[in-house]
Amino acid sequence: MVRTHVAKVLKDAQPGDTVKVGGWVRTRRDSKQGFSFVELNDGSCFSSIQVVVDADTPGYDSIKDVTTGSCVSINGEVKDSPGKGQRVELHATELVLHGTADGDTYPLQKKRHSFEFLREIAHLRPRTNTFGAITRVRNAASAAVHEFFQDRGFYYIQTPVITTSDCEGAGQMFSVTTLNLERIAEVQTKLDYAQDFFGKRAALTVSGQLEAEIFACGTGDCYTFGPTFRAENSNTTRHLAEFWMIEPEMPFYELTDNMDLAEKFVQHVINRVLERCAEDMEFFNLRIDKTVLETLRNITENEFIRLPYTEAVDILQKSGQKFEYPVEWGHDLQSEHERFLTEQHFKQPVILFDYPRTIKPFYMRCNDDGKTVRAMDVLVPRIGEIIGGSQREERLDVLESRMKECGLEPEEYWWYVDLRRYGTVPHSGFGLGFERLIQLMTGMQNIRDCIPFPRVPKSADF
RNA sequence: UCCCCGAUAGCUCAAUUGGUAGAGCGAGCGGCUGUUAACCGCUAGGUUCAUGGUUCGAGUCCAUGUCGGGGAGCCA
Repeated sequence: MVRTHVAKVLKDAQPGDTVKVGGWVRTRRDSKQGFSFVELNDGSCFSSIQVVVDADTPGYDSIKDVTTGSCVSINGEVKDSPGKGQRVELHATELVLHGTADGDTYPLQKKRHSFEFLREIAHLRPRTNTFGAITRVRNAASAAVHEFFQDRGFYYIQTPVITTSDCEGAGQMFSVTTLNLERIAEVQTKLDYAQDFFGKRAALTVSGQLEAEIFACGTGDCYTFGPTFRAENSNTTRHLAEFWMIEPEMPFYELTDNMDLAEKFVQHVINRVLERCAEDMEFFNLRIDKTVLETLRNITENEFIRLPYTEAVDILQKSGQKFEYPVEWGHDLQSEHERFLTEQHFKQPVILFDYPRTIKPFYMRCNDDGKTVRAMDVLVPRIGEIIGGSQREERLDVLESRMKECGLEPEEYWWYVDLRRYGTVPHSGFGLGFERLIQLMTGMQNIRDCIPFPRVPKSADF
């Protein structure tokens, strides 16, 4: 008999149904009247199921070892629960103890643990309320991402994880090599990448954008959703060395179309998660961040503010706020400035656009004013920048001169330049950090708790 | 990488101007109970992050390192 997910039992099962469930014990409470309550969680939903095991039930002889963290499966009959706190409960007809968890050494206790501690036992943290809920939110959000784009006829493009293009200066890259570095270090001072696996220097991707543009300019609307790597020495609650990024790329989209899509996209994913993870979201709102549901409703029910960079500078300069860093046209906005705009001034998501060309990469489309480019950043309360995007420069001559201005050789990006040489098209796209979206939706403070296996400087355990 | 803070029992934290290292929770045992973060009693549990220094004496003061947290920069 195949086990039934606890989620299904709690939702659909009727008194009299016989089912088999399996999972990990959260707590056990014994009654001297000859039976025990076993709180069983299988990760299929936030709630555990209460199992009543009578002393004469086959398997009851092992009840002493049915401790927090142990794994059991139970055959039983669904009954209305006379106690408070659950609609139905399961009365066991057979209990099988698959794996014990010695209470002296099992690290998870029936109490709150700090997230710092749980990070040290990342192999066990999926068994906690919080990480079970995060897992389900991440899953529902992933599905919603694909849903959103598939419904609009976008193609899911798998861009390469290993790349040899020294891409766009989006950050330090992790090298990929098969050279025997320890051996080489003994005999020579320089590496000869011609001898390496790919015959040239290779690295993990920092972005799938340029490759996505290839498909946008060939088969049309597309998106990527995959891991991205940045070897930056960033030690913050919003950065990971390995994170998942969603990057749509669309031909015939101008910057305003790009903004429309970004706004609808964020709202769609949030709405789906609110629908499908209602119980988990209640938990986050109760235990993690008491404002998270309100924040999310604010995002889904209001249009995002659209504000040119130049006007943002004006607002900030006239705000009367004391900022640690001065606001000056031509400089990128600091975190404190972005947070002021989205958290205090507008109190809702803000899309900033038309940034100075000097602070943005080569591929962004130049405006006629000669000073700004068609870039956009989506800022949300608490997290700050969650999306960065732009209309891409589609004019061959402008792109080439911009590349030189940025110190890049157009020849090295010959295939990217070719897209403008042959059948060029106005197009746009953006990148969204998936973990930052998870952070926004769950209210979790630290992005390291929003990915199953976080990689940050000095830490890649598990 | 820079600034600030921290590291003491399995976990979360105390420990007075430097003077015998404690509590709550958890665990084990017992009691009670259709219980549900149960409750009551007892018991066990420590190289105070590492190395060096100051001192009669260091958890406490100093130096360096490691790791962790918060903030900044870089960005998504």
